Amino acid sequence: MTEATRRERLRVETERDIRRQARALLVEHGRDAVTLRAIAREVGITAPALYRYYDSREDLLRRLAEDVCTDLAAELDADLSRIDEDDVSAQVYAVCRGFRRWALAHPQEFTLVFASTEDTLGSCGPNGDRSQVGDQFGRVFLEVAGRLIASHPLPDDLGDDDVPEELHADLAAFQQILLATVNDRGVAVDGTVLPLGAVYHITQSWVRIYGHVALEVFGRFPFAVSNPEPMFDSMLAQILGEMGF
Amino acid sequence: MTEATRRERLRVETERDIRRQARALLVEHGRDAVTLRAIAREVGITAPALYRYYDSREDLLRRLAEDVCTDLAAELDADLSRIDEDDVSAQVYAVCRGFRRWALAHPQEFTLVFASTEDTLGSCGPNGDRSQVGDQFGRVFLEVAGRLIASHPLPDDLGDDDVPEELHADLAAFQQILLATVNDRGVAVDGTVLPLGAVYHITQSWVRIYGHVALEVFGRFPFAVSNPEPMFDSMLAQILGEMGF
DNA sequence: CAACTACGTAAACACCGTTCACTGACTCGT
DNA sequence: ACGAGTCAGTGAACGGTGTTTACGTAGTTG
Repeated sequence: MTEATRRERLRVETERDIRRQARALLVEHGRDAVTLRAIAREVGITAPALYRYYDSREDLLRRLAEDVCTDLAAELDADLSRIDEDDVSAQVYAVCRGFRRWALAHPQEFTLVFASTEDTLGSCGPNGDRSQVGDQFGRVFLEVAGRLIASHPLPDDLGDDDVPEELHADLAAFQQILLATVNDRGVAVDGTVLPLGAVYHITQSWVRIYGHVALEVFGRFPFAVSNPEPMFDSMLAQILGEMGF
Repeated sequence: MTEATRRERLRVETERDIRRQARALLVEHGRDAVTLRAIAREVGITAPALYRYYDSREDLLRRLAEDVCTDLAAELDADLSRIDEDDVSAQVYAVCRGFRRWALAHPQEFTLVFASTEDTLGSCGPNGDRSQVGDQFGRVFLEVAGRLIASHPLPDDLGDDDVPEELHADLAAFQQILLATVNDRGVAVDGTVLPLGAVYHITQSWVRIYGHVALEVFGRFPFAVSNPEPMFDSMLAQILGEMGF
């Protein structure tokens, strides 16, 4: 049956335990409380044993961040699956609201993944591959952005006119990624349906969505917002409106 | 001459020393490196002595955050003073660019002040007075927003139409603060010149500016942006354009 | 000059990350 | 089946941390 040896089975089980307890500490008491000794105490082993699984506390936190991303992506996927496949607008709403709700419900995890300097969290491989941490979440983001593009003729007013020249190269690279995502969904499109202006607009939308969520999580709005939800929704409506919805 | 007694003079000097060394540790090695013992070592005293000045490490970090805000505000004020008083557009550019430049140059300080959960940084007094930390910075933000309003007839397309009802009360409160700021500058205005739609737009502008800066500091753009500066400037141009500049 | 205030200290406690030598159970080739 | 090898886990140790406590002592004040 099980190919794995007993030792290997025990190892993966212990590792799962470690991650689960570390996650609980993060959620309940914040990053600083994610202590090797505290984790070990919860799991029922001693702190040095953790070095059989991770190079250091930082390494563990890095993996934890990846887990968080994976779970967030799964949650957003679940939200997405409950929406009519043809209603792209509702899909965007679902994912964005899901992201906001998740961030507010898990501020510590949000802070770890979305508000940590790169050198703190590392994740910068030798070949300069950035944002490994956000990979899973990036997948969902791309997924939705891809659906949005594939299933909707973009309005003409998203011309490439006011896109700064210096961004053309970067945006073109992102455009290729987006198009590849769309094509992976079985929809054949080319660059003509996704002008750089639209790519730029998607990026700007991420800036606004992230900005609102982070400001809300960190409580840094310029005035007390007693009910930020309609503000978020209204922003989403405006973003979608600018894309022709 | 000096009203203060010798002890008092020594005390303020020591406190200044503590803050300076703590600040240096924060800038150079990050929040976790701001250690009572490390500070004490640099200052030339022992760790428990710090408890004569602060209730705890958290308390010290809170005060440090206020210092950071004050310095940021001073820096932005300096930037502002170099701009033609009548050129509001240039003033907005100066402050926003200054904010971005400061954040990129001082990521640890930015993280402490603008990306810390409120319970981590506290600053929530008993009477629920939030965002004490950002007060000084908020002053500058309000200052510029006030100038922007006072010196420029806002376009009509910033109607209150698409402002969610639920936000009216909060926005009205912010509107009063903005108007008070403007009036403090000697310009008499009333609510007619600053519709809620404009207040809303100012808030949305903060969302975008903050979002961009934070994404850049934390490296969480959906793709590698080799040169984010034109992106930021183009965003500012769009924000100003929407306000009729 | 005596009484008092308060800054700073040393010692101690309970934590922390990390290293190291070591044990003992599991695995595998013969 | 058994010996050799692997490796998860341990306990002790080192140097670091925040914080409390009792205490000395310099500065202040009557």
